[in-house]
Amino acid sequence: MKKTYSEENYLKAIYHLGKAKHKVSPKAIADALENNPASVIDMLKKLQEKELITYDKTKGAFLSHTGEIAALDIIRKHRLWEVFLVDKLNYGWDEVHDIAEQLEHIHDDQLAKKLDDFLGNPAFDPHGDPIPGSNGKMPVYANILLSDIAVNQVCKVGSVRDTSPAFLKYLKQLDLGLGAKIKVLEKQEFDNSMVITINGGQQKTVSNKMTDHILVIQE
Amino acid sequence: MKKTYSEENYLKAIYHLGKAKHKVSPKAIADALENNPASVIDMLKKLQEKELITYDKTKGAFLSHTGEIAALDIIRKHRLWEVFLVDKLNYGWDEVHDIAEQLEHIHDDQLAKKLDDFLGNPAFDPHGDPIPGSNGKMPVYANILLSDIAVNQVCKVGSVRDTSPAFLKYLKQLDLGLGAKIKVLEKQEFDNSMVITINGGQQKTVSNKMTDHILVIQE
DNA sequence: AAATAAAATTAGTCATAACTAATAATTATG
DNA sequence: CATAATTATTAGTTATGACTAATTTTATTT
Repeated sequence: MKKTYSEENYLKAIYHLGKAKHKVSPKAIADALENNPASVIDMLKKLQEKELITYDKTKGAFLSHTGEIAALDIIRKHRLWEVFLVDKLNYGWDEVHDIAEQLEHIHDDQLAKKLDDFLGNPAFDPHGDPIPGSNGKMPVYANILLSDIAVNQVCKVGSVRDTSPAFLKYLKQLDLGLGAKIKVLEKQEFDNSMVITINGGQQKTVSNKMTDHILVIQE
Repeated sequence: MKKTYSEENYLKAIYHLGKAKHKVSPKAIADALENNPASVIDMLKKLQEKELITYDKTKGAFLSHTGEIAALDIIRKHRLWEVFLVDKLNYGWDEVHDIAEQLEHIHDDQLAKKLDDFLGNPAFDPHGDPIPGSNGKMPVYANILLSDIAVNQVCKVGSVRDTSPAFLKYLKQLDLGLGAKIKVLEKQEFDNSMVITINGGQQKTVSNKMTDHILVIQE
């Protein structure tokens, strides 16, 4: 059963929202896709008819088994293309999201595998997110939010939970790349902002909005 | 001015038909795109409003300057992606057309140049067709049809004028690849079929339909 | 619990790009 | 040259996937 460009984007959004443990409501999907809740309802009906999701007013949307396989396949292709763009074409990691967003929809039975092999079967994309395997399973790595790290603890950046250019640009400005070592010096109770050092550099203050979007591995 | 997937396909088809010196009629375009003449007329109106083409009932469609630049840009991307698929991902030259047909529509300002550099600035795609430059100009090479080669002349395959899987499969079967040396032994006046040898191998008889789709360089 | 706010839903519209069927214009052929 | 065949064109329809506006349902406050 072939899926349209649009259907694939919905499946991907539902997967990501579901994983973030949000209730996958029409509003949430509309926000993620930057469109209208009315449009979302229409599409949820279509996806349900195709048995790619189940949708219940109170519980929200859930991917069916077939739906999850399809979502992971798209995410796999997205992340493989990101690796290609950064490793082979020398794009910056903050530039590749929109292009991968287009490339992920290229359909061909052999493409993902051939690309995967060409890239040396990478485990992570340039943002540190794990690349689902050809078996349709997402590998799991224990990551916790930077905002949950206690004062005086040290950790390193494992991945980021946002791909907006504004966010990535800010990361670059802070020199906060993948693997950067972070020490938490202070935590403000009022707004949860943090004072940290990055790779032993100057002290920087970062907001809770920031630290909620960075996943780290504890030392 | 951004173009839709569909508009790009029409521009490409109009370019190719125009180059083949056919009258670029709605019927011809409909045949090339495997759709309906009525649909073509609708689109020709849209393209004319956007000043990408001119269309005249008796003379047919012609690309405007902007239209030709756009067409060559798509063809450039198509052919670069074909090189990528064959050289880097180890696809066969007969397998890449449909994938490149999708990849050519990826939009990004830097992509074609970065891909071009990564591939080592190739001059030809895997079918032997020249790759337009970033200046929007198509390089010209003197090629003539195999059907125009005289008896006892020798030539080599420069490129092919058909990308259908059936045609490419037949070429493979004949071991008739790019650069293959062809000697014309006989020419049948009745149906223009030819008896040839390929790379000094066995004698083969090929139809005029075949020899009209193979461009060769004379020795 | 009533009032208010937010979210979900329905109904109707629009743009894109295809289609079919009917008609007009052209080109070919007897 | 008249008729047949082929093309071009118009009109009307369909599917996809978005939209707005109005309404209903659910949540949150006071």
